[in-house]
Amino acid sequence: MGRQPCCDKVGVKKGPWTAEEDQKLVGFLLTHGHCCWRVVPKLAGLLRCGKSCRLRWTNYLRPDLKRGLLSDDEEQLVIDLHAQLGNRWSKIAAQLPGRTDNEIKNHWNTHIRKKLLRMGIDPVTHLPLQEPQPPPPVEGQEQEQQEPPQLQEQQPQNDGGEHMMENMGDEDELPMFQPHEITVPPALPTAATSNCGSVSSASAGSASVVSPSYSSSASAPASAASGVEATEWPEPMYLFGMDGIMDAGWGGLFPGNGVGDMGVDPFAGYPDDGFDQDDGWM
DNA sequence: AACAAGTCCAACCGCAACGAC
DNA sequence: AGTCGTTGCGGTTGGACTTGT
Repeated sequence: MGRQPCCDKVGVKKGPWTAEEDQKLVGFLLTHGHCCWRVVPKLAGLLRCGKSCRLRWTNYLRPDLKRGLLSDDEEQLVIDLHAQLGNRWSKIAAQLPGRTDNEIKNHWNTHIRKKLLRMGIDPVTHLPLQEPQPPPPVEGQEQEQQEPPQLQEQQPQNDGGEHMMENMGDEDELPMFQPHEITVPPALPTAATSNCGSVSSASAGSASVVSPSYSSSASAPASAASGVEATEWPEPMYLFGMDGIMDAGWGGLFPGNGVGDMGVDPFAGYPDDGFDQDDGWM
């Protein structure tokens, strides 16, 4: 059965998003939410495929995103989580409020990976690179590294490695974040942030999926939480002027606030009490 | 100042998973 | 039970930007 392409290839714009497109998308999502991503671009007047819209929103436009480099604590947490979860970026992102899987993945590939290599640690196995690299694996015999080994017994050889793994033993002590624990920056529109500022979308869907028995290093919570406290609107919001959105009736988007009667809470799906990943924000 | 090399990250692609029918 | 449609996820890429020569 041929899969239907996510979008018609003709007449669909690709490449970097413009401020105008961002504005359209945010404006639409804020006023209507989305019934399904496939129709979002049509209704929003965008020549994009739904998938592209979802990605843009998830990775860049969501109001609850933190921007900027990962803090040391966050980085450490990513390393710890990667040791446990492997390349399950969405699961890892679920532990870092305000961070997206894409962002973490990028940071891993550009920073952490190299850092670990420099420290003599295999970024895949998180084990020390003791010997010279083995000859290239024979085809089809690539090491089955689907599940990274548990690291309880790891003994990194150098200081860096030691630092890298220093928190591994404390995992059980990490409290999981609950949406209600995350504070909202006072400067932001309360309604908006109370819905969408609570958990990242990546986290949104996956947070509840992550094994409850799993919790990550002890070093992370404070910083992660504080990071969320510092959550700011992504730049594009400013670029096209949040005032405009506000003026256009931001406050009215959230009936619960009693400020308006749009009838739809664009962030109703944001998981403050269980977001269904598959249904999205229907 | 100009060019090359390296780095970074937003965005795309394709597959898998899941729910609805 | 099987098919179809939608979304989520992870890998990869392209181009803008930065740094070095």
